[in-house]
Order: sequence, then C-alpha cells, then structure tokens
Amino acid sequence: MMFTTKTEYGLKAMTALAKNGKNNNPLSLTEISKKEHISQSYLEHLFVKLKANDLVKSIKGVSGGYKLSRSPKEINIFEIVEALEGPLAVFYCMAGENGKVACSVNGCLTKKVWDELQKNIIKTLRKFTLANLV
Amino acid sequence: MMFTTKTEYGLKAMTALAKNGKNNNPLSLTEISKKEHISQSYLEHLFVKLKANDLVKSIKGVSGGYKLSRSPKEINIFEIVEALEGPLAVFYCMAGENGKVACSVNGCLTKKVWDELQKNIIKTLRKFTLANLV
DNA sequence: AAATAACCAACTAACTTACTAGGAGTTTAT
DNA sequence: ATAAACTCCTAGTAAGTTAGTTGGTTATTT
Repeated sequence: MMFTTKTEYGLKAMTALAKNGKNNNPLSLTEISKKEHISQSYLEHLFVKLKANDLVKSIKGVSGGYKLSRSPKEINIFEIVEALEGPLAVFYCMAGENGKVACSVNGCLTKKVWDELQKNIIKTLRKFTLANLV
Repeated sequence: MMFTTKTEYGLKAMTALAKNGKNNNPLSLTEISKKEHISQSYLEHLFVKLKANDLVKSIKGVSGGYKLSRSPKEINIFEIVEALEGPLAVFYCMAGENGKVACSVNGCLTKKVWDELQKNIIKTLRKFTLANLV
C-alpha cells in the first residue's frame, strides 16, 4: 500500500517544470535528470504518461524539452499521481471504469469501507496543487 | 496502490470468526477455508500474523481452531489491515517507526501531502469495526 | 492410540518495479 | 546540408513482492 517511485520522481520533475515556468524556455529531460538525480531513460517513461494525460507539452529538437500544459495552480496532485500510477483502486472490487465499483455483490458490507476510503484519498490529493509544492 | 488479497482473505476470515462468535466453539482453518473458498495453507500464513497482533486466539488439537480475542465491536479494520499488510506507509518518506515521518529533509512540501493523506486513511479505517461488516 | 488441529520452514510461479539499451524521428544552430 | 540536441518508441532484464504449495512437527481431544 504505497505509491511508487513513479510518483516520487514524477512529482520532483513536475515541480522542476513549475519552477522553470517563469522563463519561457522548455526544460529538457537531461537537465531534469541532472538537477533531480533521476535516470534520464526512466524519466522518459514517466513523461510519456504525463504527456498522454495532457499535463505537459513537448518541444522537439535542439533547445527543446518539456513545459507544463497549465499553470501549477491548475494542476492537482491527484492528476499527476493517477497519470503516473494508473487509475486509483484501493481494492480489487474498486477497479472498475471511472472509479465506479466493479464488483456487484449485493449486500457486501466491506465495499462501503473501500468506497469511503477511496473517496477520501482522492479528495485529499485533489486539495493540493503543484503550486503548493513549489 | 492497492491492498492485497491478504486483506481480502483476512477480512473474510475475521468476519467468519465474528459470525461464529455466538457459540463458544472455535472455528478451524479447514472450516474457514471451505466456507470462504480460500486455500487453507495460505490462511495459515495470515493467521500467524493475526495471532501475533493479538487479534485472534488459537486452540490446538481436535475440535480446536481460532476465536476472536475481543468482541467484533472492539476490533477496527485498521488493526486487521495493518496486522496483515504491515505498517501503513503511503510513501517511502513515511515508513518510519510508529507512523512517524522517516525522512527529515527540512522544508519538504510534499511531506505535508503524504502526512495528511496517511492520517485520513488511518482515520477512515479506524472508523469501521468488524461488527460493521457482519 | 488415532485423529484433528495449530504451528513451522522452505520452496516456487507469476507479476510488478525500476530500471537499461538501442534506435528512429524532429528541430535548430552552424 | 549536416551534426548535435532533443523527444519518442520498443524491447529486455534484475530484483523484489505476491500468492500460493509442499512437507513436515507439535499439541490436544476423543
């Protein structure tokens, strides 16, 4: 029951982008890798996911790199975590589409626990934005 | 970011014990295994942990088995989850002793997120007791 | 004594995590 | 034009975890 290094490294990289947001130049993975001491090739995997979830924009070629798609205030931690770790499901029975309950056993009382727990987690993670971490 | 089948099977087994609590006879792993369709040898591993955390008592020999150490009202879900999955830590920096923050980087802003998240999870899981699941 | 139970240790297949390797395509400075 | 500096893409892999199985030993009741 732990978030992985994907979240750890992803958040570090995203805060680096947020800090870099003042000047209009994109930040390359090479630079992020050096600054945050994360393997560049591993960062690549993470940025594929971040881009697919429209959290960052890429600029190819020389002096290219990545920029945030929106301002740090408009990006919450849950978005980043879910982009990197995949859809949140605290339990097997919660792994349905769009966070809906997948299992449909009537009268299952434990489902209430997981449902409330999952909603709380999402609410907490949505409360914080990238701007709060800079 | 999921609880494993340890929690799934463990909760099923514990509710089975709770239901059995009316009569004074212990419930054997063989019976739990049949009722809940869980491998008996896997159940053994789980009950080692449940007993070590003083959630169940064992009675050896013929017509032996397991009983709850306390009444279902006095056993909350967090206790069971932590007994089976180990100490809760949503993040590496939270994996200190007794839920204390392990990492001591000053001014780390993400720590605030994990700290609040973890407290919320524990609070939610403590709110529900085994009696709520029967 | 025999049956039934908990208890214990070691092993294993499948899966996930956290990477690395090697390249293909794109853009820009020279 | 071309080389460098980038992103982008696919595949593989070592280490660790999960979800078990196998084969026994010890304790208690009938």
